[in-house]
Amino acid sequence: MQTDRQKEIVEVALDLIAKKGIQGLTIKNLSKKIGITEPAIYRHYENKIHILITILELFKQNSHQIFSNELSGSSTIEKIEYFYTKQITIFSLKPSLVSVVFSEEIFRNEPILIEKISGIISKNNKILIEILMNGQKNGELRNDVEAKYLATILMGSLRLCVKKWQLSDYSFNLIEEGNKLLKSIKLLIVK
Amino acid sequence: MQTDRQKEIVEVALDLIAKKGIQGLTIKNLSKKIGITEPAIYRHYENKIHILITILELFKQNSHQIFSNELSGSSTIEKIEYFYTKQITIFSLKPSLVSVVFSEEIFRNEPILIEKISGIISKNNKILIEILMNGQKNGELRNDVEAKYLATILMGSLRLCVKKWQLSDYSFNLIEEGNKLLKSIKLLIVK
Amino acid sequence: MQTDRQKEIVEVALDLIAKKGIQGLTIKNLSKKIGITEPAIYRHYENKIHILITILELFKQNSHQIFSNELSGSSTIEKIEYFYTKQITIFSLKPSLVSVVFSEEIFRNEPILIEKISGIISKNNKILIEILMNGQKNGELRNDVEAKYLATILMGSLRLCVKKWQLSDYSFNLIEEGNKLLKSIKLLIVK
Amino acid sequence: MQTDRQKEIVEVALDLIAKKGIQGLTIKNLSKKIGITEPAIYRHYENKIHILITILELFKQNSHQIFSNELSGSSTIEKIEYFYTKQITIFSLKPSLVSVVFSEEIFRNEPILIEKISGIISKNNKILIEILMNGQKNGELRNDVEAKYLATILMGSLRLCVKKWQLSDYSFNLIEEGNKLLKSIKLLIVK
DNA sequence: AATGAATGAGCATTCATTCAT
DNA sequence: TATGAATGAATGCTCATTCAT
Repeated sequence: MQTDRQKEIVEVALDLIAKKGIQGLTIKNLSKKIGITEPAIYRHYENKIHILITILELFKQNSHQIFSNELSGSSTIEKIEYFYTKQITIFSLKPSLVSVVFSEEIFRNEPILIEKISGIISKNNKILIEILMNGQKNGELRNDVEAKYLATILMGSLRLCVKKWQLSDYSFNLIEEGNKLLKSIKLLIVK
Repeated sequence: MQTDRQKEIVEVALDLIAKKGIQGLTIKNLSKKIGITEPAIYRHYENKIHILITILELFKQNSHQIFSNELSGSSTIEKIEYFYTKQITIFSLKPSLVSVVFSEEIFRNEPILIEKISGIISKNNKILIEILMNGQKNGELRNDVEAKYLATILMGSLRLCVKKWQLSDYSFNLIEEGNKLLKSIKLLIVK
Repeated sequence: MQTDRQKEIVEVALDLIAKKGIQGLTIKNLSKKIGITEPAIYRHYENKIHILITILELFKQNSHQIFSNELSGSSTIEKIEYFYTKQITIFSLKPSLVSVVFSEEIFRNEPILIEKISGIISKNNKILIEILMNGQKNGELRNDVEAKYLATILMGSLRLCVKKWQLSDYSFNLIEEGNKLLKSIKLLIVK
Repeated sequence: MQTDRQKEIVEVALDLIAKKGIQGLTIKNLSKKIGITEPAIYRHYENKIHILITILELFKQNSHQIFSNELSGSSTIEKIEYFYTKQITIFSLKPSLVSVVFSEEIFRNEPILIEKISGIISKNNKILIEILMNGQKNGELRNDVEAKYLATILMGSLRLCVKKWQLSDYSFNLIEEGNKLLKSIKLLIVK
């Protein structure tokens, strides 16, 4: 569905955002890094916003994958573990995603982008809450705390952990720290 | 230390960032909103970066205030409560701060800004950890979880809660939700 | 002489000019509307100018037809009537021609186009003058007014009438109005 | 109301349009010819469209002046003479106006410009018709021809005369020819 | 303390056209 | 007969900043 060039453009765009922030994503930078001229970009994407939309789409698919049903038979704890380790692995492999996925600020300019990212985030939130409620119902998780807030705690911790990693210039091992954080959270939320 | 005009500039800058994101903070927008000409801005701040530095300084003072010693005699739980409610109150009163305080992405362009914000965040983190460790030592908090991770959980949850509020276009009552979240967290971390 | 594709290109080009003005005639718009790619246009026309030349050629043939000799036996008045009604009918059927035929401004960029259109206009003018002089000689038309100015009056009125029609977004019946104008002019110029 | 620089910009814009057509009016050409940089233009006009709007405004004032009441006591014929000679003198002095005033095609891109020019033209038309009707009422002009068509004839002839002058590269004396045309028209329309 | 005028660098985007396939 | 990929040149416009007044 995506041509090689399109994939390359998105790839390089992610890289630029990761390295210089959203202000670093210019058509000029993009084309220079790819080795083509600026107008050539427009053969592959209608405009800059469509590149960002594609990035968000990528993120959406990523999220869906994380919340996929392949774990339908697993316990809630297993699901949470999967959710955590999966995300941490993705960021570990592709640090450039951090800037995009946990920095909604980036998409503030275009209403179409704001809407898209809001949708993704709220949907992910809903799925996570459902998983947690299920865990509470079947006695895996403590139920003196509303699932809604458990979700905020889970997701918020993960986000901050990854963000700190980015701000530290990736100076610590994210997978290691992420696992330790996960372990801590598990201790807090299991019954 | 700051003139009235300087305060006004920072105020309006915060507002612009809140409303249109960092890309909305231009000297033109700034001066137009204040009602002076663009060069006039430079009478009060050397350049745009110094405006952002002042904003970060403001944030820093805010943080210090939050972690102030005025609570030196209080219990850990009281300190955490103070920390949470204080921040939530601040954002509630001045939503424009959210974009700035929890969107480090904004300061990505200038190394000097990155350094500054990293410093603030890591210092805040250290203070929070210290408070939490103290709570563990004197038996107020559970100590099967490293204070470091408790800090990430506390701070991360707060951040995400506020961020969701912002993304929802401030559509729910932040103070109410923040208090519920705080209550949930307390349940999780007290011994 | 012209392939089907060439005819289609000219047709669509006329349509684009009519709808969006000369600035709407771009190779991209052209190819999109036809349903081929941009380079494909160049299989059929050497370049954009040659498309415009073809359009002018079309206009030229149109004019010749209008001033054709098929009316060689007719009276001057009949010739003028034919000239008027013919043109008005053409525009009525193909409004897109108005922008092209009465908007020499369009061809201002290329000297080759300016020359071509100047030639056409001055030739048409000569023929019209000849017809009018003939009418004066044989007593059909008043001869207290130089044929040259009669020609300007005839042609100028027609142009403005059609132009008004276009500017009004084709909101009145051109044929009707054109006929009334013709009637008025006849009253003025016959002896 | 207009600064010197603004006047200069409009002046040069008119010149550019006259010499190279509307496509010659670019911010780059404009600034180069004035001797400032491109962004400097934007200190004086919000954008390109506003320059064109100013040109149309100029044209509008010009027209109003032509149809001014200073001739309120004059005969219809005198008014028409004034109208003709005035316009011809203006174009004679400032040939660059021709491209703008009689080439509505130029403004086809922006709806705001189309509307403006349509308004000007139709208003001028109304005033002219009124003058002519008056002349018919008081017996100065023949009244076997509707004033509406007399207006088209008058205005259309003038337009074409001026247009021919422009297309001929200003090779004949416009004032002389214009006067002869006027004389011819007077012969046709007086009672 | 402020303004009017300007600038160099940059931006996203469009244009007619070319070339290998 | 067409396409996919690309290009050089241009376009309107914005940005942070400067400077003389």
